[in-house]
Amino acid sequence: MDQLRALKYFVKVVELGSFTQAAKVFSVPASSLSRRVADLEKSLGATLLKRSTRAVNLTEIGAEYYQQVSELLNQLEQSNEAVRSYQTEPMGKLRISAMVGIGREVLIPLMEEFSRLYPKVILDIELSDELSSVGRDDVDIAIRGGYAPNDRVMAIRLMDNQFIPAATEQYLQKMGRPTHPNQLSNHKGLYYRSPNGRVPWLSYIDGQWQDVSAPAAAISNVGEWLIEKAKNHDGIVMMPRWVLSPFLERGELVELNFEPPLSATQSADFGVYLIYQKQRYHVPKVKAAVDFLVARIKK
Amino acid sequence: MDQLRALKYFVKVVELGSFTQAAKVFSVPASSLSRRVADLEKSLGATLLKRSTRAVNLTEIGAEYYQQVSELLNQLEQSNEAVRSYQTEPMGKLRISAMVGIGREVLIPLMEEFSRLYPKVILDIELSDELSSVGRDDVDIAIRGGYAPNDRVMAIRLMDNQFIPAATEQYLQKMGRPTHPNQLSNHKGLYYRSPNGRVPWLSYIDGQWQDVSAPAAAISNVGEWLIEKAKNHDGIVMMPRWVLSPFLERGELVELNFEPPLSATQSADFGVYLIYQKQRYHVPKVKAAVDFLVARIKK
DNA sequence: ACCATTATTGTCTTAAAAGCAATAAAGAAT
DNA sequence: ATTCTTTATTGCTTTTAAGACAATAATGGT
Repeated sequence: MDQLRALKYFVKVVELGSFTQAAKVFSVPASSLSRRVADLEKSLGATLLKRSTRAVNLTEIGAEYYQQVSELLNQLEQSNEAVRSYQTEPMGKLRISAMVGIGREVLIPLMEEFSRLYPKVILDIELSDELSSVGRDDVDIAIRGGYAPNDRVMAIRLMDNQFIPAATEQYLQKMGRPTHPNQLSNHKGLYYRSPNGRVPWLSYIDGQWQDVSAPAAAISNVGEWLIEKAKNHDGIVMMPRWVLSPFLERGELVELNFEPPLSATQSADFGVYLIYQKQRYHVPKVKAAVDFLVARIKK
Repeated sequence: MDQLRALKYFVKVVELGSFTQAAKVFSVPASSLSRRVADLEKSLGATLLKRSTRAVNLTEIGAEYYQQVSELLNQLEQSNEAVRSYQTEPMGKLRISAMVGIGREVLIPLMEEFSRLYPKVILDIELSDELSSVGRDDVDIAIRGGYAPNDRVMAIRLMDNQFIPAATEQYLQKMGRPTHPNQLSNHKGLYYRSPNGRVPWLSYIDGQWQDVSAPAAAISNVGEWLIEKAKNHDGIVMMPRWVLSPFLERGELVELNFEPPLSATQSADFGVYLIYQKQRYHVPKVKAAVDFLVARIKK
């Protein structure tokens, strides 16, 4: 029995919920799928699918098997592709997903040069603060707030992502210049909203983390607007240093220093990471992009 | 092409370094393997093996492919087995690997009862302080000092493994009763040797970790002997609390308290973990043993 | 109760892997 | 250096397994 073929059939039947639909995908009669899946079930000695003429449903064990096996098929396809594209020049579609901020400010400007270097790579860049899994087939490279979901994924720390508070000089003169987080209750906060909700202002006071957020003057996931409001003396904005630094350099905003310091997360290691599938590193287009991005961004 | 079969052939050829040897394993002519592997290479468009009449060697890309693919075959086989053994009673060989100490004191006594509960499970218990990977097919359950090597492996914290120092009352009266780690330099140490070497005596003094080991009176990986020597007033022994507690309770040894405390590791989370493959939890023998052990040991 | 859709089963055809003998190559032994 | 032996490969035949297609059975919706 060609178990691999049977597995591909099985997985497709599950995904489409129908033998006939799945059969169309493979351009073979539905009877073939029926036979192969039956073979598979026989060889495993368990029923994977509950069939009826209207719907195909997974059994409990079938669901578990599907989950494991579909992942494995994915992995295998990736390994195959890695070999197939071995020692060819970088080409084909390269999907990159990045957080909007870093995407606009850092990634897009860089990728112009990348496109000149590797003209046969067609870039498909998606900016979103939602996290799209690099595990499935959908994205080749992701740039995200840091974490490595599992051991098949590589995460390279590109840069710091420390959130710092800033405001205009004029705002501080009017409202006072806070130095301790507790003084923030008399101020106005301009809050960035991540997909996880409003980014809080935290501080480690007297041995424990406390939310020291000031009353909100505005909340948005549009960083530019918050900065605009801050420049208009409307409050204190807290965003990553690399976002604010141009404004700090031009003197349009000034950084606020607190003791104890203000933070957006309890964990110390809040960085921006480049994430990709370990096993796909040798796919030329992936390697080229990873190496390129790391060389240009990492410090 | 039956890619799965080709992969199995390929992997076996690599492992045995020979087409003929591998062919024997599958009871098919070597020509079949030759053809299947050639098919595989053709479909991938790359040479995986460098053949000569005397030896078969991997190419660079072949080595990478082998590594990924052999792992995947393993996983698939485990998934298959999980389905095959679904809803049958626990039976078959169950391999458990544990650290010698905990194995002798905790595991073996418990497994008597387990054997009565599940008579069809044949236990294969290996006690060793070397770590054997639960990832490959060799061990079903491992009990180890804590860590989860990757996301396919589950690690359940069973119990604390804090190392504490102890000695006899008589020894202390003779040699003095140390209360600060620095005083240990005038004492005698009975050291346990793990596979990583002698377990050091550490203490966090003035903001940094220091090795405060006393001069060695004896070093061994045989805990019983060290305890014997300690009971004979030969020095201070440092071992896990669960090892020493019977002696402390009988008053044969007394625990030493230091300020700052003594430790065997810089990390706070030194525990004993039960480790198994996530995807094999539903294999009855594995589930039975995991549930049994967790219920009996975990507190 | 009927209809349309869908999965399954039977039979034939086609494709692919196994089996076996023969050949070619390359390190080991003389 | 030359033979010998082992090993991978190739050609050809046999066997096995999957695809095709028509027919049947079952089931949920109308």
